[in-house]
Amino acid sequence: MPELPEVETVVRSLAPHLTGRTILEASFSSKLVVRQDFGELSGHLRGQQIHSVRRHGKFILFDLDQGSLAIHLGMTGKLLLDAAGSRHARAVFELDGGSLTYDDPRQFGRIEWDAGVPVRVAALGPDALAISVEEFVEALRARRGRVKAVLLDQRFIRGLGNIYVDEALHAARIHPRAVAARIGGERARRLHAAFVRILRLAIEHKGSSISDYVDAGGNRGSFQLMHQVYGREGEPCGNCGTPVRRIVLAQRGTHYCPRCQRV
DNA sequence: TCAAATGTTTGATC
DNA sequence: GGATCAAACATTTG
Repeated sequence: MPELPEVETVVRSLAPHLTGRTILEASFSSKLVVRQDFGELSGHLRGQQIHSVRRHGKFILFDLDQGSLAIHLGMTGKLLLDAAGSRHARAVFELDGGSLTYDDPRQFGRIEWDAGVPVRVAALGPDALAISVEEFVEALRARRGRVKAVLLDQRFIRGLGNIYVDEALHAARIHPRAVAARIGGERARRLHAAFVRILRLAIEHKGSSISDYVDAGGNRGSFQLMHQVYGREGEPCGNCGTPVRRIVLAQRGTHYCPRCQRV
């Protein structure tokens, strides 16, 4: 479920309920989602107060008395407050006032506690909503790969995913197969402006609910209704009416307008 | 039955 | 050695 706007929405829906709460008990049931020893992890978390809940790229970070808990939602992860019956609960946190359930059918998500900053978290590039135009243009110039793959690389910038990369490239009228380094300064600036605008707009609409994405309260987002190309293969481009094309690039379904977006 | 799905890691190959 | 690309992970849905 998760790209920057969805994770941001989850954090915003979670924070008022979790800040200041104490973890009474934590239980786990997936060795794919939780790679640490279940008993040890429960021991680390028991009695810890949650000081803050933050988004870091697509990660959700709980700052605790000691260290931090990093949660990545993968493709289908959901964090639910006081969930009645969730079909694929992989972790449950009992708090002093409510419970938090991590539900994830595909188990691509991860939950990890670290005394400092989790390694996976530390390796990420600047946040897509924080990187300056100059820094972005400069960094893009140094990449030989296709712009779609580069934007998806979380070490390059963190937060963008398949939906918002396709939408941003369409808005900036850049072909997803274009080589990053060969995108000129003007078009690179246009691309930066496009993803910043789209990410902010998507946050306002509480993210895109493509299949089953919901925030911590079980609410769906509505930005999927505003998608111009993602999931719209064969439908007319909003700019020129040409049917939107779908190809596979960087091993992801990639949607673009063959007329508006040129290499 | 087959294809595809909001993502990342790992290993091979340049 | 760094960068880039394909395969793998597990499950559901159309």
